[in-house]
Amino acid sequence: MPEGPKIAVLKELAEPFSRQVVASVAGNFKDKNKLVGQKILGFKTWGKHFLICFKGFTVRVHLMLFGSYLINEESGKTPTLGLTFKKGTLNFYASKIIILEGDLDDIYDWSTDVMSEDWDPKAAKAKLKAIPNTPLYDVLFDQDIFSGVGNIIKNEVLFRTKIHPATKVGDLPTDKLNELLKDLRTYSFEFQAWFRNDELKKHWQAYKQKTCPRDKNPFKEERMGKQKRRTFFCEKCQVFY
DNA sequence: CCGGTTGTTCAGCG
DNA sequence: GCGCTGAACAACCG
Repeated sequence: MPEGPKIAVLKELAEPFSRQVVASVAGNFKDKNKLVGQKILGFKTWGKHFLICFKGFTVRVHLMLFGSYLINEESGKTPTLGLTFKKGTLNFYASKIIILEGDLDDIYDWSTDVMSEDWDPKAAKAKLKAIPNTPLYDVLFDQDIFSGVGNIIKNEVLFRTKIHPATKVGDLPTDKLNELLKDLRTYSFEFQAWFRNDELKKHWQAYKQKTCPRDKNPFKEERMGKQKRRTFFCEKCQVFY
C-alpha cells in the first residue's frame, strides 16, 4: 500500500477529523484507552509514517507492506486501530502502531522527507558523501536519507533520469546526482496526483513493465540490493557510471 | 491453492 | 559490537 505520496493522500483525506475529539476506539492496539476523549490537534507525515498528533503524544501509524485504511467505512475485520468521532470513523488495518511521547521535532528530521517543504537535498548529499560505494538500489531505500521513497519511486526515477540502478552513488557525476535528487521530489508529487485520480499504474514507465518506452529494448528485471527488491531497467538507455 | 508483494524489524551467526 | 542473512509479520490479488 504505502510509499510517501500515498501517505500524503491519506493525510488529505483524514483532514476533516483534525480538531475533533475521539469518541471511542476499536481494534487490537494496546494503548487505545489513552486516546478516548482526546482531541486530535492535527495530522503530519514523515515519509511513510502517518502521525496523529495529540497533546503531549503522537500516534504513529505505519501501513508497512499490506496495511490499509478506510474512512467512514468498515471492512468487517478487526482494525489494528479504529477511531470513532461524533461524525465519522478512521480505521487502520494490518498496520504497525506505536505511541511517540514528547515533541515530534525532537524525533523527526523533516529535511529528509522528499515531499516535505523542509526537504533539503544538500543534507542528503552530505550523507551520501559518507557512503560513496553504496549502489543506488540500496541508497534510495535509506529512509534516513530519502524518507518516503519505496520500490516504485526507485524504479521510476532511475528510469526517468537514465541512470543504471547498480551505479555506486559516489560514481555519479555531480549534475546527474543533482538531477536524481530533484526528480525524487518531482516524481513523488506526480505520483501523489496520479494516485489521487486513481491513475497511478497507467503512468508507470519502468515498474512492472516489459519494454523500455524510449527505445523498445526489453527491460531487465533483477532482484537487487540488501532487500532483493524487483528492479526494472533498460541496459541501452540507463547509463552505468 | 500458490506465489507474489508499494516495508520494516529482529534473532542468530560468524 | 558489527554486518549480513533469513525469518517473521500482515492481507489481498491473479
